[in-house]
Amino acid sequence: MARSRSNPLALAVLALLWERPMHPYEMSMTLRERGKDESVRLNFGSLYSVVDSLEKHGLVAAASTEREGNRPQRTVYRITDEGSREVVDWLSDLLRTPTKEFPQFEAALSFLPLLPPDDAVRLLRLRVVALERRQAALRGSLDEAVATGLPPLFTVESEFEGALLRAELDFVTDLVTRLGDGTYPGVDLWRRFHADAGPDGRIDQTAVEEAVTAYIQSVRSGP
Amino acid sequence: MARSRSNPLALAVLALLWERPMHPYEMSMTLRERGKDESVRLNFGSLYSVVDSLEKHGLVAAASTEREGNRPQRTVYRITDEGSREVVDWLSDLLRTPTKEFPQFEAALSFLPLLPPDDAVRLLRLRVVALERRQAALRGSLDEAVATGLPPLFTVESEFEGALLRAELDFVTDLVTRLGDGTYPGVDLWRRFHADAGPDGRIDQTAVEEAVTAYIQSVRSGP
DNA sequence: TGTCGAATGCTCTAACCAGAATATATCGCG
DNA sequence: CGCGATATATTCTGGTTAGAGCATTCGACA
Repeated sequence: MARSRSNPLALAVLALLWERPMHPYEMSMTLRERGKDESVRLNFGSLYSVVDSLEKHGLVAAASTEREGNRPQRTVYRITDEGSREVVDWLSDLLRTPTKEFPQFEAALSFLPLLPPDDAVRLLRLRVVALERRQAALRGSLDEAVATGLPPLFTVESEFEGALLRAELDFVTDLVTRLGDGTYPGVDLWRRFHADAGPDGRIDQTAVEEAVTAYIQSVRSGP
Repeated sequence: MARSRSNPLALAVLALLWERPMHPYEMSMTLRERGKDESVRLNFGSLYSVVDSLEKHGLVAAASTEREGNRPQRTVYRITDEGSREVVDWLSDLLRTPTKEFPQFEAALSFLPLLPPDDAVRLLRLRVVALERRQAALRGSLDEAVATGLPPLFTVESEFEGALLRAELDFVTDLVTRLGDGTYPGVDLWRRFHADAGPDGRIDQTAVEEAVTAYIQSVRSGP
């Protein structure tokens, strides 16, 4: 009986129906209008199945089916009492308890040493440029929202996105610098085992392991 | 024929097999040992199906099936040439191009005004405490890694996680303060429409819309 | 008046994936 | 030496989801 809470789109649906009854297509359009599709992954396929699942669990209910002109018939849903409780509960949980996320970039950094150091630096420099573009775009849309007079409270999530973006930009900028000038600890080692690679880029793994072990020895016995 | 690249676990598998042939269980253990399960979502069910899918697409191949003692038989995989190309390509893409992510907390912030302001502030304060705990834990495991002598290069992803964590902590701390003392623009409005709510917490949505519209008017005509 | 393309609204399907379930072996402990 | 706990290794299952596909209507334009 317990619903899974895995898809935040369900939260968005509940939050919208908490305001007033809607049919699914209207929900998607409202989310778009308010720019919430930037903070909640929205796609049509998921939307309809999420609504179905909420209905099955009694958190929303079909309020009416109507037909406007000769358009396809559509079902208007409303939130139930249980749904109202659930949305407050879920939202509270999300605010109170940080969730472990797995950003793609973090995964990529995990395997950074697989690439030759110079390639890695070149790619990260390109990332910096791309991040700066995104930052400009975000700032632009925030300014626009403020210009319409919408209180910033209703766009906090974008401010948050901006904060993360800035943090990433600072991090990558610093990383690129230190990888580039070799002051990041381990770059020498990294460079060495990629220099020993064959012409096809293949690396002798035994050599890598030995190099890492040697490094560790030297650090441990060091000062 | 083009593979989807949706699951970073496949990247991890390729990266491991790029080092040396392994069987799935060994992959999972290696990822754990190296702490990469903090940056790539790892679970057994997915692992086996991801490996199957990679095999189907010719990026990895069964190298042998062996049996040690009377343990269940296991299949050792190796990376193919196409797989080597794919891992470099995929990794390069991830480093170069920022991906749009949808953190749960961002979704939650999107619907913040649904909760009564005082509740929201209380919950966010609890989040600050939780974030500080996580920060301490992360710092601990980083110190530990350095203590073994492992070059920081091999744990960059955790440094990144730390940077994001710090950014979130700063953001939430600031947010809580400004929501608490009412200096965040829109809080007055928020407080007003929650004060008008019935005893069951139900809110008159028409009143909200009117209030927001009025606010917008006042801002636009204002200085 | 015919038609082209955009907008409206929903459905279908194949892949994906999380979590549970299964099965055996080994180890420590009284 | 028998018991449960832990480690090894994989398979199963069923819900979830992304993305494409379908069907209709309407406005614009020629």
